[in-house]
This record gives sequence, structure tokens and C-alpha cells, in this order.
Amino acid sequence: MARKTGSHSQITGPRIRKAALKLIARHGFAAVTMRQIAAAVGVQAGALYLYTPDKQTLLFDLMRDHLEELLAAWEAEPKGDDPAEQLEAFSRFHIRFHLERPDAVFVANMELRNLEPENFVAIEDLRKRYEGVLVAILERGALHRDFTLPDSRLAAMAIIAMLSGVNTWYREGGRLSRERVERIYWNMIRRAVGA
Amino acid sequence: MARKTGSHSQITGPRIRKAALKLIARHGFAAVTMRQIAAAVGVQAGALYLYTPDKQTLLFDLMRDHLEELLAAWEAEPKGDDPAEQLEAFSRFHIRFHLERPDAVFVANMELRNLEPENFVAIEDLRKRYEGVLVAILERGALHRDFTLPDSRLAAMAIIAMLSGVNTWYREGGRLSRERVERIYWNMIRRAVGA
DNA sequence: GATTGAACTGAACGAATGTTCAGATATGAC
DNA sequence: GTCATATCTGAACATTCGTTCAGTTCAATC
Repeated sequence: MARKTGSHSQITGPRIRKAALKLIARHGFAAVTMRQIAAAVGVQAGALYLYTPDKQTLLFDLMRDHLEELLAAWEAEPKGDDPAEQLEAFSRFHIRFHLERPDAVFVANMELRNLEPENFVAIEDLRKRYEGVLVAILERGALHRDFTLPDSRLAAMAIIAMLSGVNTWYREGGRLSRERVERIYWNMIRRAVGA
Repeated sequence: MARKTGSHSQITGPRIRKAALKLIARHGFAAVTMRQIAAAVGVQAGALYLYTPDKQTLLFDLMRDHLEELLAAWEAEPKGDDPAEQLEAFSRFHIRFHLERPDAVFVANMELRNLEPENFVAIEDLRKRYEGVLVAILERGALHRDFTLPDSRLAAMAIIAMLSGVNTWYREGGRLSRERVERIYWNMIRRAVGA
């Protein structure tokens, strides 16, 4: 149902996702009720079940879609062959991509606890895949002596944590432009890996 | 009540806090019920209300106590006069202190959303005070030309995010000892600030 | 203009929530 | 041994939760 041609509204599905992301990011998954989400879309709670079998699946879909979009966007990103160039591309991409969808990022980072075990595994796999992208860049750079790193995996975790932190304080129109933030972070990362 | 001399059990209060921290860290504040906390302590739900006026206050107390302990512990920490020495002391202190109480850290970082506005402001103030410690170290180092930093506030956010990230992956008895992790992180930070 | 089928309502369901409180229990003081 | 007091139980409360579903609405099709 609601999955065929969609005579009038193939519009409600995306609206639910957007409203759910916003509410869950603000108040947390467990604290948000189906009635709140429905009200934000302008619909009764029962109508949501035309678009999702249950609340848990709604959360899972939001997180999975976000992470798949993240991986696909990185694949499509232009990046050089030089490890330092790739690391700069990754750093700037990470900041930009995450700043563009703060709600989805917040949910994907904070609601892992609320996933049922089987869903958790699937999301963890996607997260690991993204970490693997950075690990590969660092290991290649270390091999080519472009970077000086005692441990690529640890450096990858440190860099991702650092980059992700931008979302917690950056405000559009604030003291620093996004381009300036990207440059400063890239400089810190470049020095941290000894490039 | 329960706040006087405490003839038999001045022991239940701390036990409630520990159990609550553990459960909230695992499942999130909104997902944890007073009955679950009570069961973990071996008591009926009603008994909890001898120790806290309500669930919200319990959360607030957990977060405030953690942050006050954090600030007090830093005050008591031995630290040199040299900016680089201080930054190393801060980096190592942050990792060590946070690894020692992962549940409290997790709750303090993740449950800000579930604080009522007035409680949120109080906790935010404590967090800002801790950030201020690092900002001061960085600014002093930049002034003395010990560090090369375009922006101390931004660098402080980046460093704290990076250090806090350790809690998400570090496991006792894992591939790297805590001392080794501390050293590697300090090295990355040292290079990142140009010291 | 009758028929179809997706989109949605509105009311209901059992279960679970935070919180209260009268009473039971146990301890230490006198 | 009596009393006072701290601790806790067990049942109850009003409310809210996720979810279901019979029925209504309405645009598109024939």
C-alpha cells in the first residue's frame, strides 16, 4: 500500500522522514511519540503506519539511508591520487557533508542504543565501512612515507571524532565561514599526521 | 528524609546512582524506567523517591556531580607552568579521567536533550567552564609563541572532541595500553598545535 | 457517473509510564 | 521494652504509549 504509482501523495513519505529526523534529533528517539511525528506532518498517528511497519523500522531506515548516502557521496567525490590530497579531500568532505544534514548526523550518532540487535549490526557495518575509507587513506600514506603515524586505526578514530565535533558547535553565519573551518581543520590534521 | 544521620543505609543512595548511570548509559534516559532502576538496586520503584524527588532531578544530579568532579579533579591535577606541559597534562588527564567512568561520561554527553531548560543551562555552564580551561591553555601558548594556532577556541573544540572520542572505542586489555594511547594522542595534539 | 483503491481519520486496545501513599518492617536510642 | 524514625512495600492513580482497524474521503479511471 502507498508503494504503487502514488496517485496524489508520494510526498508524505519524505515529509515523515524529515519531521521524524528533526524531532528525534531534538528530543531523542525514545522521547518522541508517533503522535508527535504525525502532528508535525499534519496527520493522525495511524496514517504513519502506511509508510512504516513500526517505530523501530522508521529509526532504522533513517539511519541506514543516511549512512548509505554518506558512502555514496564519498564515492562520487573528486579526489586526487596523492595520500595528502586524499586526506584533505576526506576532511573537507566530511565537514561539508555533515554540516549539510545535522539532524540525520545527530540521529545516526546518538540513537545506536535504540536499535534492536539485528538492526544495530547492519548500521555498525555501514559505519565501519566509512571508517575503513579513512584508515585506507592513512595506511597508504604511512606506507609511502607521506604521513608519520604510529597507528593508522587510532589516528582514523581521532580524526573522525575531531571532524564530527564540528557539528556540535558550528552555526551558519557565525564567527567562522565553513571554508575557513575546513581549512583550519585540514591544517591541524595535516600537522597531526606529519604531512 | 533519608538525608539525616542514616541509621542503616547511607548505602542505597550511591547504589541508585551507579545503577541509574549504567542503565541510562546503555539504553538512554527516556528508555529507562524507574522500575528498571529500582530492580537493579533490588528495591521497589517507590523507594527511589526517598532519594530523589523525581526522575528529571535524578538525571540532573548525575550530570552535575560528574562535571563538578571533573572540574575538581583537574584543579587537583599536577601541571607545570609551560603551556606545552600544561597541554600534555590536560590531554592525558582528559583521557584518563574519562576512561575511568565511561557511564557517567556517556550520560553527560548524550542526555543534554533530556534536561529541562533550567537544568540544561546549569549543565551547559559547567561544560563551558571545562572548555574554558583548555581555551586558556591554548591562548596562553599562542601568546607566548609556543603554539601556532589561527583560532584557539576552534582548536579547543577540535582537541576535546578528539580526546573524548577515545571513550567510544578504547577497551581495557585491548590492542593498545592506556599509556600508549595517551602518548599517541599527545603527539598528534602537539603537532596539531605546532608545538 | 459508477467503480476503484490509495490516503487518511478517529476511536479504541492492552500495556506501561512516573508518581503517590498508607501501612509494614526494622533499627537504634532511651 | 517502648518509642521514634528511617526504610521500604505493594497497590493504586491518571496518563500516555505503540499499534490496529472499520470506516470515510476523494482523485483518477473506465
